[in-house]
Amino acid sequence: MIPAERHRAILALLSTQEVVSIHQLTEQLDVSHMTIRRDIGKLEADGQVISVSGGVQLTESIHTELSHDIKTTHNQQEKINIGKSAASLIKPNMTIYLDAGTTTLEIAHNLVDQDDIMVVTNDFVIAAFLMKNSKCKLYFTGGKVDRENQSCVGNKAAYLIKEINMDIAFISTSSWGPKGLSTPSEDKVYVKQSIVKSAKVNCLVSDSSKYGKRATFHALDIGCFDSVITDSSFPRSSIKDLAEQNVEVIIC
Amino acid sequence: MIPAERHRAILALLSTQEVVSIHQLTEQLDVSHMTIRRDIGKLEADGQVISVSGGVQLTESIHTELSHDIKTTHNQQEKINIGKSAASLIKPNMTIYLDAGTTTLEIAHNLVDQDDIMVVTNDFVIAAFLMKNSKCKLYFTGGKVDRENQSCVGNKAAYLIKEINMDIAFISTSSWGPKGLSTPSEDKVYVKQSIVKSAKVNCLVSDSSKYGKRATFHALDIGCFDSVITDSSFPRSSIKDLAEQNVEVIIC
DNA sequence: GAGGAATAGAATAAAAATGATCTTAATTAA
DNA sequence: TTAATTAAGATCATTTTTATTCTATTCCTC
Repeated sequence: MIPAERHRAILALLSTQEVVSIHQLTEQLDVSHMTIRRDIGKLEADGQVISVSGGVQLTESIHTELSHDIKTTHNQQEKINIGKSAASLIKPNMTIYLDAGTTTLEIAHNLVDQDDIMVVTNDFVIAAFLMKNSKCKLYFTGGKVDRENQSCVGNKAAYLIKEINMDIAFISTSSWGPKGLSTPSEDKVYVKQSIVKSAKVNCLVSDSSKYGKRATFHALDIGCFDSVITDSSFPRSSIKDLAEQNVEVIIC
Repeated sequence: MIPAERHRAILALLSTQEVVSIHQLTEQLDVSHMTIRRDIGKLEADGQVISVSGGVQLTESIHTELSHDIKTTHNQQEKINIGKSAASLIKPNMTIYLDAGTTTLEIAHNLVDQDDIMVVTNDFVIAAFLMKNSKCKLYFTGGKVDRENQSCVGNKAAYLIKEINMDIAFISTSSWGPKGLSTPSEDKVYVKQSIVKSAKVNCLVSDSSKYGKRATFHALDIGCFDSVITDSSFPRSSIKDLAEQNVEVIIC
């Protein structure tokens, strides 16, 4: 591995991790700590990173400004697995939709090498990540800015979704059950309902901890989905319920 | 395999990989490292690649990474002044538009305490800043993502602009003159033309270094603007020209 | 087929990158 | 407080990379 490759690897890691320790880098890149230090020194001289005690972090940019703070650490491994599994459904030249959320962000992490796809999203963090780390065609929905979720919602967001025919949509949620998805805000309902109309295939991505929860507004029936990707803690008994409504459950 | 074929092969690999090591190239092309080095030397002389220790990189990648950073530091003081001056035009309860650019970002910096206004923008950096640092109502245009400018462009972006009636729009540009604004990409033309139709008052914010420059696509006549905010290096003689077209020039 | 230019590879020396080892500083635990 | 742990930097032998030069080969042109 040549120096330039390492520099990129460091930046790539930072784009998913906020801070990376020198120890982690020596293991991952299999070089001595001195080499890592020298790499960091160069990147810092370029203004691309700033070194902190024991590691590095990205310089201020929309990347660091946009961070799904606490959420990112919750059920992280499940989300990573779901993201990987979802990404495997994406074929060359597809147009895909990534709904706002940290699980869908994990899907995005798996798309850095797919430069022949087109991605539509309403999530600022996903957009920022793909803007920097991928070469895919990228569309952002726009609309009313939802600060809490760092995304765009409302009927204005729904407009652009309606204008684009998607091959597959990955929809996230913070609460769902055998009857369908619910959300705490009406503005998200418009978005989710538009998505299922625009996409040929609809896939729900959600870790099992959100199953059984309910929020104020009903957004979508579970029958809208072709498949659900979730983790192994999902109750076995519920798989049948979903199968009855022609929803395939993918456990990973 | 003749040299020209190898050159193309190297560029092809780079288009998928960003960095390619000399070792990888010697294996892939089955020639000695010296031959690869000479190939790289030619490509580098042509400005198509840059050689790094142990391999080559595309020049383009560095370009795009630097473009935004360079812009932020260029004529910074002028931009800060223009931003302050522009912000003074904003009254409570107004709906304003901030066009993509670093000068308009300076306007945003002056808006952190104005929580009674509504801001519409197509710039990801501005959106990220206001999302975090202000409490104003915020709308994002959406549309095709322009990586270089970290913004949204195209007719999809223009759509949302048309849907919102704005009290004042602050439009930026990288090239303008007595005849009007021009841009290097057609996609931005749609956006700018939609803005002037949707806004009651249009204000051009641009430091004087951009005056006299011209890009491929004509976007707007200078007569579209009610005022121009620029710095003290703006040529005095041109103030009259603009006044004849009912454009007020504000120097700061 | 001779002559000459362009190209490729080998040998070598210089320069740069790397890793091991050690020293020093900062932090934490006892 | 001291001892232990962790991080940072310095130095130098070793390895890798780079640049230069020279030689052999190919491919034209005449």
